Amino acid sequence: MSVTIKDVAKHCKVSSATVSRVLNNDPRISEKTRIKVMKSVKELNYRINGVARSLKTNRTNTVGFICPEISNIFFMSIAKGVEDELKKSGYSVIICNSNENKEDEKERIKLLCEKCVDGIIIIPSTNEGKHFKCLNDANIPTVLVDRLVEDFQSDAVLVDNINGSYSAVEYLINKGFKRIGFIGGNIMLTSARERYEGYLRALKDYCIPLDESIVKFGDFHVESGYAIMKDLMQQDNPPHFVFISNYYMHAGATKYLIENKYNLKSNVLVASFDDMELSSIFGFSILRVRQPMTEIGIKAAQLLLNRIDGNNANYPQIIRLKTELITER
Amino acid sequence: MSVTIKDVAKHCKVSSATVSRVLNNDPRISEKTRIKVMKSVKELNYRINGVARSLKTNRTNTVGFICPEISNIFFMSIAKGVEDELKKSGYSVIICNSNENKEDEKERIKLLCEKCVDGIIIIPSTNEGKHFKCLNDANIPTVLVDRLVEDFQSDAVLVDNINGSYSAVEYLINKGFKRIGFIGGNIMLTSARERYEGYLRALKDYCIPLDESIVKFGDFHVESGYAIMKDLMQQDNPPHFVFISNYYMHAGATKYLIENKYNLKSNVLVASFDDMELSSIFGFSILRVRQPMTEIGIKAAQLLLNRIDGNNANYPQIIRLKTELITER
DNA sequence: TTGAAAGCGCTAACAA
DNA sequence: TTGTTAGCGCTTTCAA
Repeated sequence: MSVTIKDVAKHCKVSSATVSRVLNNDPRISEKTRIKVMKSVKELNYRINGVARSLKTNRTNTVGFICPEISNIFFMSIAKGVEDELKKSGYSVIICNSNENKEDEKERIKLLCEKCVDGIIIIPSTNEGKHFKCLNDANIPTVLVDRLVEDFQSDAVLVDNINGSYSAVEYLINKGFKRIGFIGGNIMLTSARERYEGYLRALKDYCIPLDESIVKFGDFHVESGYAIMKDLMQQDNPPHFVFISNYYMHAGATKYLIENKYNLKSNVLVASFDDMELSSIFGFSILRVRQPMTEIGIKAAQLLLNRIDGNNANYPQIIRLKTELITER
Repeated sequence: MSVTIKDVAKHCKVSSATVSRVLNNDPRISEKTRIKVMKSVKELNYRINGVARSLKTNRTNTVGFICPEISNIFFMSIAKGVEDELKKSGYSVIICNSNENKEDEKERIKLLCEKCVDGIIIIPSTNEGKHFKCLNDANIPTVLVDRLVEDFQSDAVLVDNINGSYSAVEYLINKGFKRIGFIGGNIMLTSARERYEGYLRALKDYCIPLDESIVKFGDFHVESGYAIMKDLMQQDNPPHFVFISNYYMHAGATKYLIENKYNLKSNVLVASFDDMELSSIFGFSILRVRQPMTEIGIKAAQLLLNRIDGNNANYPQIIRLKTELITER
């Protein structure tokens, strides 16, 4: 069928071990042999069979990346960082969609185990982590990203959500806003919880009482942002300022406001977590908390590579990246 | 190290062949044995080693997906369809970023070949396809998506770009707009070229002379859309209507208009190719040409699976999916 | 219905 | 510096 190392060996009259050594840049091989072998490799159009190599070496140079949703620009910006960083070390990444549900997540993990990936990066879809434990049993290094889970300890790369929303809310307070509404994500997720926590702390530190009527939680999706903003605006005494916990809810909330002819420069003001490529284009939030998404992916990849290489210092290690405040104009 | 099929065999006192048969649902195995084996599998917490299996079967159940950019919502919406469809058949997908450049693309192809993927889906980064030919040599089924290339024939899934922009421009003409500007993508890409072609045909069919001063080409990116819209608007006689060739250029163009206080409901009107989740939220285009992105991915996956299964009918097969006209309100 | 054994293509220990 | 050879974990042919 296809050309094997043996064919190459025969072709240039050396042993297959020698060919293998040349292919793997083994230093103790003569220049003459190397050239001869490479010539045959070219002539026969030989390609390494990575599967056979993996079976022998117990390394696949492949990493799994599981996220709740593939067509989500936030997750994919992280994935981009991961891919970029891993490819430098010759790794490729299998991307899996957990569909925001635990069962799928479980299945994908099983699949990746069978594929013998060298490591896994997961953006968990829920706050449960029991089903991650098999990764420990299988000895597959794992890095959690964006969120932590219960019942499972591991390396993780997160952002400083608390101080992210704290600093945003603080900024707003200093601008003179006192009554700031809050649209949160699913409070089961650590990221959502932490962003709320930052909001609370800022209010507290500035002695602003919490008005629970203008604090609502949803699920990080467009529809949810829309519904909650509607809910808020239809109250007797709607807030004039709202802090929204992520990009998609921000979009949904904005949709509601535009549809209902609110003036987004005076009538209702909005700030949000996340700053995407398109956030600035539709200048409807005066303030955004930027997460370094690619950076998150890069850090996760680096941490994982480290573990794959057997460096087990400081396990479990949690990296918290700082957010950045983006103000409009 | 880890549990192998032999361990299981020993544990329940059968041969490894029998264990293998059970794991592969071979029918000619007694119920009694099956149960016994599965019990051992559970007890030993055995997991199939996919690498060894792949070496033997010459199938990896893995497909490569190469696209110009990972953090691009259009490409990733296609990837989502691909992943979804492939996972039904037990495949997983390695996602690669070609970084919109031919060299990276070439490298990724080489990598995927070495990984022995069963097939590859590519959204080409340029109009060149010479470097795809090795896929034929390696006997790896390939499906092109979104764009065709020169010097390489293969199955492909595209949308009907010509009629997509034709029908949009026609709609506008029927609405009474005569002087319609055009912002195009890189004309080397078939998708960009076809969208321009549709524009031209519509003008021609309605006897509207082409005004080249309001036709500009860029590269499908935000910045490009911004720059071109600026260029158009700074002309002596700027168009009152502009048709834009994709989502990102549309976003960039809108950015320019908003920054410069154009009224997007009366002053300058805009229509565009692509209709994304967020397109409707910022209601600044009165008309959009929706591509069925997930569908594209699904079709590409189906076509590929077909080829992987050895069905070589109608090669090369080109599937053109229809677009849909979305009007605002 | 089950088992024995060969071998997929590669790497690496050992020998020369 | 190079060759011989065992074996990674699985599937599958052939035999029983």
